[in-house]
Amino acid sequence: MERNIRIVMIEDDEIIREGYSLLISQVDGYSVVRSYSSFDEAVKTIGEDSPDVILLDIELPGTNGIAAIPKLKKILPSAHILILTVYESEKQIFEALANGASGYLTKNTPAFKIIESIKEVREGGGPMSVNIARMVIKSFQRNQESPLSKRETQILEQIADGKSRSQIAKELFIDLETVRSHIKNIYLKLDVNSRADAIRLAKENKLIK
Amino acid sequence: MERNIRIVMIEDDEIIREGYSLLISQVDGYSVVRSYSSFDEAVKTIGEDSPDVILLDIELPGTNGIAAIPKLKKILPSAHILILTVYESEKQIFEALANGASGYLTKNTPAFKIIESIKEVREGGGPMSVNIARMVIKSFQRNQESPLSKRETQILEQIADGKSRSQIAKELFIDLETVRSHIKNIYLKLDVNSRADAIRLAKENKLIK
DNA sequence: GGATTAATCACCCTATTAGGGTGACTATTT
DNA sequence: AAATAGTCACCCTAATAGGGTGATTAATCC
Repeated sequence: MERNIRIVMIEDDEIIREGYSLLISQVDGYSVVRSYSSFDEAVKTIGEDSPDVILLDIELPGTNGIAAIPKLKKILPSAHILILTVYESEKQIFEALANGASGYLTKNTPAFKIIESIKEVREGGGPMSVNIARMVIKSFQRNQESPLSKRETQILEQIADGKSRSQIAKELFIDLETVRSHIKNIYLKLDVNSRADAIRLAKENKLIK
Repeated sequence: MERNIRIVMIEDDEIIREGYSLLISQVDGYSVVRSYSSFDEAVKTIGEDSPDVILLDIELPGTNGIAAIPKLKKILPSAHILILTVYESEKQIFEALANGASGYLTKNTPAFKIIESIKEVREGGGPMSVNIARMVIKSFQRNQESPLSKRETQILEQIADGKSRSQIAKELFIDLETVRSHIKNIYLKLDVNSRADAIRLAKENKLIK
């Protein structure tokens, strides 16, 4: 017989904590082995809990959930961290994922979906709430109405890769002066006068990756 | 009464095309108004079909699905494009999303999931197959075992933003020489000797965003 | 068919920059 | 005691970035 999936919750709202714990533990194959009201409390003993999946809230007293992710990963490298939160700010989502979260669920997620997500994450999936998935996909999309031509976009991308004019010239088999000319036009169109400003503006407006 | 969701399929395999069309059309509220075996064929009349959602294959004769996305978006800016393919290469996924796809499903997706995804995409979601979601999330995650210190990572990120040493020094309230010293150490650790190489290597190994 | 845009190249200029070398001091962590 | 992180100092020179002000060709647009 397979052993139960061990789950630990870190969530400061007692009602939510108890509610989800109860619901999850009722499902065959899933046990909430322990729950904590903060990361600072969890850090002491979570190692002994040896969880497979950690359900983590973001808005926590003391160390917040995002900062907690890398620390948890250090203690339990193989545990999957599932964010379970009401927050939907883009910045927080991407920070959480960058820090090593394996999924991101918002709190309106019904219990059965959470169970499904725990299963999914253990099987190598990356569960996300629909609204989160939309933001994640949007973050990949480039602006369709760029003021820059293809060549200009290409050159600006190389600049963002830290390449010098002469390097770019070599790689594109064009003259150094042509590269300069393109860069001047890029600066004109973006109304900037330095590499740093051009890159910042282009990234803000998703003109380049 | 609400009108049906209008769906167009572009898919070269006739069996799959007919199969999905039939299945989807049986569901209340969903009509496959037309299907094409290639983009080059679709481009002539798809404007008249006024689809809400386009189910798009990647491996197509002639113009491939990825290249087709921006062209479709131009003809039908408000249509949602859902990729439906067997391909799972990272490069293709990210290119498809960057080009404007609203979701990415692999072909082992059961019919009811496809229906669900069509609904989801119309409601502003970003449906993805579990394996795709995993790759997308993984793409955000940074390397936990970077050889670089926090300060070095921070400075390398600024270099990747196109900033000069003196700009970085100002922003971090440290001396220009200190910035130089950090950069030298970064180059030493990464075994490179230029900004471009450092950025490339750091991005390849996900040391920076 | 005249105008705009894209892409290419040319030559003027100067302050700043990047990268290499070598070394030192302090604080923290191991 | 040794290694790492973070700070600063001064040597050096070739290359770089950014500002002007042009031109030519081809394609695309109305």
